[in-house]
Amino acid sequence: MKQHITGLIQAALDTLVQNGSLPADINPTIMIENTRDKSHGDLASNVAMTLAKPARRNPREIATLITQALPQSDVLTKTEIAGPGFINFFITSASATKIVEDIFAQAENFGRCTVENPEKVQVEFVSANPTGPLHVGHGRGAAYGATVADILSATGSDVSREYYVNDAGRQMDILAVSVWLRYLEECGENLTFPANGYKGQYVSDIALQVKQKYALKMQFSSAQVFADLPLDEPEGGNKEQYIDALIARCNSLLADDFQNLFNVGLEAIRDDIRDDLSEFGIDYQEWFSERSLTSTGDVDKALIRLQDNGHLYEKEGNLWFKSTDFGDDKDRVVKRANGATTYFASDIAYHMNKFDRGFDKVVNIWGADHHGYITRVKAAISALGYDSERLVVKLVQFAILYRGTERVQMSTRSGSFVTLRELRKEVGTDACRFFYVTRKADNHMDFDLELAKSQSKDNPVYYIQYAHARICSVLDKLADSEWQLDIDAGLKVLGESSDDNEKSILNLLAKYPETLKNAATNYEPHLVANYLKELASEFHTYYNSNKMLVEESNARNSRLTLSAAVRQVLANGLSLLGVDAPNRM
RNA sequence: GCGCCCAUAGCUCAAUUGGAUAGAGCAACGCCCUUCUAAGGCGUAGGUUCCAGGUUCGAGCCCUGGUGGGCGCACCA
Repeated sequence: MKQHITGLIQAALDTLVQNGSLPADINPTIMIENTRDKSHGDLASNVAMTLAKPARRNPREIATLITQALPQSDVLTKTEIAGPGFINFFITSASATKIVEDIFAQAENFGRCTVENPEKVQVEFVSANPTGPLHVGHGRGAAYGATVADILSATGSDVSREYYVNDAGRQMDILAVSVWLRYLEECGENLTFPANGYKGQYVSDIALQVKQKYALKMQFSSAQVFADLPLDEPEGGNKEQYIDALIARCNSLLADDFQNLFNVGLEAIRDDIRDDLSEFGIDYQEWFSERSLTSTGDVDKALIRLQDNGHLYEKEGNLWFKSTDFGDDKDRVVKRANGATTYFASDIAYHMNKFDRGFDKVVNIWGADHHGYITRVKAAISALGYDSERLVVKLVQFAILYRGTERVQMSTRSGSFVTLRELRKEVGTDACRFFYVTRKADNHMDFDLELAKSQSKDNPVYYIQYAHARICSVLDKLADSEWQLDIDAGLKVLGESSDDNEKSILNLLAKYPETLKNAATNYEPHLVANYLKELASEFHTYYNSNKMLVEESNARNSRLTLSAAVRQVLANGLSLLGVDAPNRM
């Protein structure tokens, strides 16, 4: 419809330029918008206003010229010039019902689109360190990332979902030591657990697995383990130095077995995260290992490439990346004097790897606390010779949990955090997925557990699902009756309808595809969530004021036709958000 | 100190990405209702869009400077 009107305006402008009413050097970008207020017609354009300056004429005057030059069209009932120079278009209701035909014809594909040369897009999200189960903070990144990926995919991108597994580094060593100490306890050793160790119950669970697999092979006496270690924090020492000493001890005592210990912990937690996300409706195409970057030589390759491009230098034995050349506020170390590469070096290699895999665009979804990292990664990408615009970083702010008005305390200390799993169990996957994406990602959000669980109109998930179930129920009843749904008759009646409620539902249905498009180009799934709320709300109003299964066939057919279309769009939208569309509730 | 993000009704949030009279839901108030699915429906009230400038036909949205809040400023991951 918009395209059609754009065409009409373009034709009008061409004639005006030809007959000299408008100068030829104007280059109009014709924008057609949905009107907010129906007294302004169905669609509106602001071309006249944007042309006012280049054409040096009053916008209302230009608007008049355009409407006069507009070719005939059978979808328009009339045009109007309003306000400062808007051209308002009134569409015949008969053409408005065409959208309903499209919905039935395309069914679950309605709103989706395919493009000829789909852009290859990678969406990397969650990527939490595998040192413990996901907590509620990760949940938002998970829901947001998955939905963005699905929406991109629905609008024609070739999407790959990826989880970057930080399976290297000190935090993982600390996990391994933590598991080992719990294992030693399990073997009967008496010991004091380090202040900086991982204290969650899951660590003990993994320790049991280690014991099952390796029996007493990794056992050493407390005396051996703790001999000549510095003091831990509670005794007046430094907990960082203490844990590092413990890691070194663990390494030297276990020798080759250290890697086995490490792997049991890593795999247990990674599998747990994978299951957790899968139960949350999120499955990845790729679990990318950080360690693999070293073993495949990608880290070295990346550094050589930076070196060749002249972006590395040595200072005090360290190898530095000159990121200040690309707007960073300080240069960054990529290789320490002891020869060990930094985490950032891995990340440079990782991004090089992403682009080398042929992705046209890479979307990283990060927690808001990582925002300081964006500049340096983009710097690295430019330095490697790629266009850093191809990397899109979306930050997700934290969600604060409430139980009614009371704030739920979240603490990662002493292992007493609220896990994503617990949250899902309490409020259900559907409510979680939906609530997490109803807000813009870069806004802080309040997540009310009570609301998410409630079965009332106040709860948007419930309200939308309820609308879907209601329609299913009515259509089931219809199937049991002597009546048949006559869609053609229904469309005809709808086309002649002057009911405001019906018109605004038709209007909303027509807006679904562009809502998706909009959500995709801006990475804003909340637009879809809000859209569904609006559609459900408009439908409930309709349902409450019109009985569906009535004797009078015109009313019956038109109402059921419209309802069936609403059901399809609700189902399509919910499925994109990873939320179930139940037939009954 | 520097950088990033945020600020809209009493509360939680929208606003078609610069469009016309800034909208929903809670809460408040006033009516109605007991149903094809019931956990409700209709309506009223509520605003200097944090402040001060600027850009233009037009600003909640863009620019500059403030105020307040969150986060970040490692050779850690």
